[in-house]
Amino acid sequence: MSAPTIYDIAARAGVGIATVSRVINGSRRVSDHTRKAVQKAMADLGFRPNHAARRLAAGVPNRPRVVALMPFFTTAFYFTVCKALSETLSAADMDLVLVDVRDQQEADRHLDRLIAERSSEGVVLCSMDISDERRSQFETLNLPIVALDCNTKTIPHVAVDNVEGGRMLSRHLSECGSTHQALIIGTRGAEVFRDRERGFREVCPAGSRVFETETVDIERGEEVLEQLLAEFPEVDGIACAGDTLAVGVLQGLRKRGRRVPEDVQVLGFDDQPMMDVLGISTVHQPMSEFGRWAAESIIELIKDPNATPRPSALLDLTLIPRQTTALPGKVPGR
Amino acid sequence: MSAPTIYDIAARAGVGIATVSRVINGSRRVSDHTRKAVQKAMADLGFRPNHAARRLAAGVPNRPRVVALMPFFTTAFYFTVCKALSETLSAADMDLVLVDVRDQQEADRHLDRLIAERSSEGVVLCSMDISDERRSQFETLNLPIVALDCNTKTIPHVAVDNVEGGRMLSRHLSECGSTHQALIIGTRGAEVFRDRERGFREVCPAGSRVFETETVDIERGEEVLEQLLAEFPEVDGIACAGDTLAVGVLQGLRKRGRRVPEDVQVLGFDDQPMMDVLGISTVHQPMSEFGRWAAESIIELIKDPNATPRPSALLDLTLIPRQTTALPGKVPGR
DNA sequence: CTGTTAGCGCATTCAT
DNA sequence: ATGAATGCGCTAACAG
Repeated sequence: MSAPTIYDIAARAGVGIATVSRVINGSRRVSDHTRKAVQKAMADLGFRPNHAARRLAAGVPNRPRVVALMPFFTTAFYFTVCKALSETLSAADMDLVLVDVRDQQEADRHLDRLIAERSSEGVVLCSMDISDERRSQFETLNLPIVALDCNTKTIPHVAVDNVEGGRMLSRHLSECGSTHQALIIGTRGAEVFRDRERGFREVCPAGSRVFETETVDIERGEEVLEQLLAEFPEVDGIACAGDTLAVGVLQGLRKRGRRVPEDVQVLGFDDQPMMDVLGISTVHQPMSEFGRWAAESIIELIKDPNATPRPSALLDLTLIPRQTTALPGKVPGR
Repeated sequence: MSAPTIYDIAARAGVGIATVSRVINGSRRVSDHTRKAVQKAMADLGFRPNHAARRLAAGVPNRPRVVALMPFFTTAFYFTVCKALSETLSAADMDLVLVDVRDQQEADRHLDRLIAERSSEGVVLCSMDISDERRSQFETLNLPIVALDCNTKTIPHVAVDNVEGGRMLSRHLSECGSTHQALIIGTRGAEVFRDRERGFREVCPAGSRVFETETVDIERGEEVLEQLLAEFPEVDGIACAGDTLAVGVLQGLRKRGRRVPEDVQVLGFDDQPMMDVLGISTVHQPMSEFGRWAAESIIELIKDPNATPRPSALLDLTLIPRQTTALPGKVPGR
């Protein structure tokens, strides 16, 4: 059986629908007695007013909603993205609906739902791509969609060149005198990591090694470090394809009495909040710009469904040297 | 004039509304010619399909939305809260819409809107209270509302005892041997800071000082430190009513060559992410529990509007000693 | 105080 | 391929 409506309530309470509507809306023009009766009927039937109907009948304006699918909890990277998204969207009087997505499967589930429900005016994909087939679903529905931190061919996006990012990692390490380099990446299931690995391999010294880890967090950083040190004891430069890993590596190194950057240099990726305070050298990603670009694009698309989407943007990555790497001459005795 | 409907489009394009509906939904049973005409009409009039009407007509189920009002960007405290909120809500198949709120005025604006639009099934207030009058608006609308990190009398909430938190700050500093204590708080406009100040003053040594800052960030921490050092040079223990301030203070202290904790001890509040890595002693707030409790409560209330809200919860604060404070005997020479 | 009625904007048969 | 009619669940006059 489907959800009860005010007609069901009215019938059960022996009143008219207007009365039901009145108690729902807290009108005081209802006798205490009938109010109780209606409330009881609602409780009995587990009544919940239909949102869409209320809005439609009340004639309230449509506040556009954009839903953002994001692997929200993996790293603080998304905190900054989120911030920019929210600010830009709210300035345009739109709502931000956050959907936490852990894997492709979950993403697809939500995408299906979004298409079926048509419950949003736009969607922002964070660090994930979609199939061409799905892309065309959005196309025919005229439902705007953009991506951030993802180099997809099918939808408007803002991204960085992660292959170049990988190169930057190794180059900086080399400039700092490292000759035995290691790279730690997250799952190769993610394109960003594959790209960074590729770039790294292109320019790294012979004999360099790459390590993969499924999850990206501080603990895993320490664990991978242990393995890395065992298999590759001569390492003198560790690049991490994520700041969180770098933090773990740094901690592990210090526990083992290895000096940073004298014995081993450490380099992160993202430039998440607090990395400056921690003094971790890293490759800065334009997180706020990601969020802002995506929000602005989707806003334009929503406001004018026939507008041509702004061309995809490729933003710059910047290497930020701090205390965990040392350019020649910067550290005494090196 | 109000927003154009499919009737307007139909009239302008010289077709029936069914046809308009077809092109909106990407049906292929429309001739190319009429499709173009309709699309042009839509573009000309800036047509945007009405959400509520689509859902109502399509009979899609009501996916409950809960909107969270939060001072989202002030600190990473809210990132963790957000995480828990989102996880719990999504497990219950509800959407989380995030609304960034900077001040009371903005909060009221959104609250008014929420009430007028009835656009959500529940609302979560983060670190903010509402007037009794407004509370009764929610009451009569039967719109569930809960609060987190706020000790309000009028709505179900989860919170901590910030007065006790303030005491913990001073007590720990005292235990660590500090006799000239300072407290840095955010704006007294926020109750949490007033409470922490009150607790601190209750137990702090005579001659202790309290400093207020409007905004809470790292830079401000450094700035306030400067002022503090100038006015209160004999200080040997600085408590901050927020980790972010503590980070700034710590940086400032190190720049000035003051040793921590030997010369001056530093204590934060919140236990935000990365504080463990930074080794900052702090008072741990149960951020995830805040989020989970609020989400679970609101879910219950939404699922059964006639349920009695779960009783408000007062969670424990925990002092976490790390490297910026030192219990007697923990630091050589102290 | 309460019931009747007429839309809200759109998707959807059912005709044509 | 396209149009007319019906109803989604509810609110808001308008009567009584």
